[in-house]
Amino acid sequence: MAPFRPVDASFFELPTLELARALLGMALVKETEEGIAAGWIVETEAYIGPHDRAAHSYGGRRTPRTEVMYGPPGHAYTYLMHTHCLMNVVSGKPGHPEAILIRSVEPCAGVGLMYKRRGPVKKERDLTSGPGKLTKALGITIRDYGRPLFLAPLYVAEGRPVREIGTGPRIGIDNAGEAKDYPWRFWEKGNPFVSR
DNA sequence: AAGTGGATTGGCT
DNA sequence: GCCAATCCACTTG
Repeated sequence: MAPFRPVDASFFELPTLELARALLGMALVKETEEGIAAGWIVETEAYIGPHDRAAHSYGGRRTPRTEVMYGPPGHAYTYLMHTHCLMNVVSGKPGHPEAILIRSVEPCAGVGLMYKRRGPVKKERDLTSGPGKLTKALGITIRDYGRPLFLAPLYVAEGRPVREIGTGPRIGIDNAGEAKDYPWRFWEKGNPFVSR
């Protein structure tokens, strides 16, 4: 039996702030030759188009890096941050460069593989409690750029219920002017894998 | 062609 | 708490 089945492409057609909440509790799955690894999404951040100073698409910036944000929703926007790869879910209608950063997940399959990829960690919590950590644990890389998230090998799948959702400002964008205070970060309250 | 600065992490003080 | 790691997109000349 297949433990995970990808969502339909239409799942991603929600408005970005709604999709950012809807993604909580869903499974993020990556299949590789090493095996399958997956986590329940427990923390997201929305980045909304040309008027969001914290977004890479701020001001309508359109470059090879941001190009995927201008396409249809439900594709992967991966990019490098210092020594790490971060992953977003493209959202919004074509022409609207919006995306949702996956900030943390709770391991739900392939935990052994995650330990192998992450190297020594003090606690299980350290496996996936941050945007750079979870991509390494799941084996998500810059080569996943542009991939549809409703088909193997990288996809969102039906998840489990979320009791209560917390809301607050996004992390690491202190230089984004007034946008730094927008309450566009969402997390599952009480979940220990939330980055902070 | 060279300089600047990150949507981060982990190790050390 | 501070800071190096390490790379590349983007800006400026």
